[in-house]
Amino acid sequence: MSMTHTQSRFNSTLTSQCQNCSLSALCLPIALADEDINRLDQIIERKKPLKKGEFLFRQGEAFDSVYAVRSGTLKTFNITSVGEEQITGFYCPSELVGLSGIDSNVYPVSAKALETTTVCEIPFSHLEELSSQIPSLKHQLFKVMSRKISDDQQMMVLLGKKNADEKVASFLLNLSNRFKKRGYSASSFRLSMSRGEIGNYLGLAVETVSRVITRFQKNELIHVDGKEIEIVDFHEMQKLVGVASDCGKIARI
Amino acid sequence: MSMTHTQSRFNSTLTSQCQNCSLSALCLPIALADEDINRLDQIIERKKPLKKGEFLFRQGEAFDSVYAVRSGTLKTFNITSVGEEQITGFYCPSELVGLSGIDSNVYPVSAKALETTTVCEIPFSHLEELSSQIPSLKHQLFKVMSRKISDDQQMMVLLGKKNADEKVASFLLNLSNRFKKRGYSASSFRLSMSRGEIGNYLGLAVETVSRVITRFQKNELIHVDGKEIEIVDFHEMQKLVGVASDCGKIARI
DNA sequence: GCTATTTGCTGACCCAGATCAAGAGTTACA
DNA sequence: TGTAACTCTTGATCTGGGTCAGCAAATAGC
Repeated sequence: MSMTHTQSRFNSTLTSQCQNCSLSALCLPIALADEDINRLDQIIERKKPLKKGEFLFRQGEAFDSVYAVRSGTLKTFNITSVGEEQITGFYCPSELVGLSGIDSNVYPVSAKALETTTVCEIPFSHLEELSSQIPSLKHQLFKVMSRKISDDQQMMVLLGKKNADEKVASFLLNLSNRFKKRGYSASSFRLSMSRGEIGNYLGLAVETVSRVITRFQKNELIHVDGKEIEIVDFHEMQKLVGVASDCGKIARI
Repeated sequence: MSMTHTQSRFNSTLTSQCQNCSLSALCLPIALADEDINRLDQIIERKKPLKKGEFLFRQGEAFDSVYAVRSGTLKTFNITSVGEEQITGFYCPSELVGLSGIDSNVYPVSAKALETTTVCEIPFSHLEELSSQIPSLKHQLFKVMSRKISDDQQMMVLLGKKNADEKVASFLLNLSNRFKKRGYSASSFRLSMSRGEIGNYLGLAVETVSRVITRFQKNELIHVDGKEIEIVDFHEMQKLVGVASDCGKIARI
């Protein structure tokens, strides 16, 4: 905002600070006092950008950090016993990746960039230590993990009970919400993942994803141009997902 | 173990302590020093048993506690917009229920007893406070939540990618492991949930669950008598689930 | 620029598992 | 102790979405 020239000169991508990060209102610094943000800032390492297809970490590697996405998108996935990829999540800016490694001290999934992506590395031992000193940081961490648990459970419901239309509609509305939260358009956005990756994530064949998207377009629920998506009829999409009538609960994946 | 008469007189179900709890080695007290267990013990309330079908908490209620199961089994579930139940998890002794409420301060699921069940109530604000003072408790909490995240992600893989045989086999082996960890037989146990609940959880129709179980029995993988299950051929069951790294997909027996 | 490879779309066909139906046990409670 | 209400099983049938195949369009590599 009101940086001196000296500060701004130092704030290259790699040295930028949480205070100046447009994501701080969504990321871990939420609800932290200025001095606390500073302390958090000091344990964070800004990494150089990952190019599309590069790994952030690999399944089985020793866990030592969680990562906040700054720009771009990541996917996490397992390799099944049959050798095929199973995507377990997509991560957008401000979201935390790697939390599932805390328990076993090993990343149980791999994380790979879907496009050019920058992340902040947060060494977990430092974060844990700092969280003892800053209760609101600890609380924030518990909240982030709790949120991940309830989101994943919603995803389980989706995978277990919903049909192809509902799955794809949920997926698109979920992305829409995530874009909106970060101040981008909720109705127009670009998919950074391929149809194949969407299908893999949703438990559908590529062809099904393709057919459903085409049909949504034909029925004027959405407008599609390659990876560009515009949600035209939010109301109908939400009905498809089965949003509860009364309360304004938004479909979460 | 070596309690005085006075102590034992006070240690009814409702007043028993973490120190004397056979589950302490699996539950939160793991890796806590004796004096720390005492402090944890003081914030925990033992509740009177829930009868089968009673709620521990309901979706939408204010979140204030997590619960450790002491005996019996719970299920957690959502009610979908269509009004049907969607089970998101089963909870056995030593497991923690309610963690998904931390984020929103509201339980996003309901929890109901599948049989007579006793729990320890752990008011979360106290737990959080105590965790600031006892680093190993905080670490344990992070681990439990992280574990839940990776377990749920495994469940997502199961729901999205596996067929009926693989789902049922995974489910049975998963239960088996949980019994084993608590010192019970890994091969013989009693299902506290109905076929319908298993199907609901696994994204299968009741009829399919029933048929798969019958077929497993016919092929001498398991022996079934109502809710009593005996796993006869662990090796074949594990092959079915896909633990084997090398060999390809197992043909249906 | 030109080929090679990946990504997306669509049609034809098939099958795993859902749904429907019906009977036999089991459990609950009045 | 009887009966209503679940729960489980099994068979018959149907169908959503998977698989296979072929082609078009977009990207990457040379």
